[in-house]
Amino acid sequence: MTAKKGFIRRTKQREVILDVLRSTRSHPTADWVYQEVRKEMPNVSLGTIYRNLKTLTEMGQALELSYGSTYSRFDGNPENHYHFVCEECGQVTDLDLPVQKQLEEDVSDMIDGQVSYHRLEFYGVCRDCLSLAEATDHEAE
Amino acid sequence: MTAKKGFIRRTKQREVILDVLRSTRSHPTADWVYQEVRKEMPNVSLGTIYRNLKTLTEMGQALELSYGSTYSRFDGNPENHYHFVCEECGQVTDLDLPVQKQLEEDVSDMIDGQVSYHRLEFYGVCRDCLSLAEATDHEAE
DNA sequence: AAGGTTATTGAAAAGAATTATCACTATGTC
DNA sequence: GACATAGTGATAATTCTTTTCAATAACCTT
Ligand SMILES: [Mn+2]
Ligand SMILES: [Mn+2]
Ligand SMILES: [Zn+2]
Ligand SMILES: [Zn+2]
Repeated sequence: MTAKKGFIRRTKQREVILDVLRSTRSHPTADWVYQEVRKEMPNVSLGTIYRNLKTLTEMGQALELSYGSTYSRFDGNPENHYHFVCEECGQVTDLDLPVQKQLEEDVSDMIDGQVSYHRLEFYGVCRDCLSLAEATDHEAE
Repeated sequence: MTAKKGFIRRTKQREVILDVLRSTRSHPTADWVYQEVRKEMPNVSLGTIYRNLKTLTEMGQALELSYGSTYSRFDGNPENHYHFVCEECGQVTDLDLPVQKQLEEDVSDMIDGQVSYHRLEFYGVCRDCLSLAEATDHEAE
């Protein structure tokens, strides 16, 4: 037992990845991060992106948001907060709603288990996509 | 415009799939549904399972819940309700919490868009996995 | 500062879940 | 019953993500 656990080294790659993640509010996909990081480190590998996004998430410096059965999006703001997802364009936006932390206690009592976090997400159509739909309707007339 | 939209036929396959979905509270994966349906229809194809789970979801007879970046789980109860997900064993359980429908209005005002539904999920360790961990701890002593 | 250990990398292959394709089948309509 | 076409089974293709592994480089010990 007590296997000697490896420590975490600081690497240039992870640093750039975190910078990129923090530079946007777009909740980017791994691939978007990859493209951005390549501008600074052309030889970085996609595997490294995935590896580090995972590491950062585990270190509590990022959040991973998974949607649909397709790709994950990442968030450079590790504080819990809620999101709105546009089902038309896929855009993910932060919501300025109070985080109901006490719900976690309610639930942990309810299930007699341990709750470590919760996610609240709203789905629908964003303003931009709504007005786009309107415009198209007018055209059709 | 007004493209003549196809109608939806009733098929034996979809019927069995919905039955299977309604027969469990386990929030099964597509593959689990597949295995169950095969017991009754050995020649059913996995593609048919996916196709119909999607159709049922679109028809409002099922819910699709996506977790992690891997697989989706499905829910034969299409009424909105909240879930707890055990990060150890993957078990998904229904929570008996009141659904805060009015939050959707708050958000739609906030973003000036249209909200069609919301999801609230809690993550942590379930009771079973907790007691299992305890047992393991004792062993280690 | 040099050397040693091993976490991390880049490149590529493998994996896993889901979707697309297409000839054939069967549902619903007339 | 005949027709039109939505749905099926079988399989290939996609897509996102993880794994592999030799080479590299971060960090600790001298
Ligand atoms: Mn966010
Ligand atoms: Mn449920
Ligand atoms: Zn949109
Ligand atoms: Zn569990």
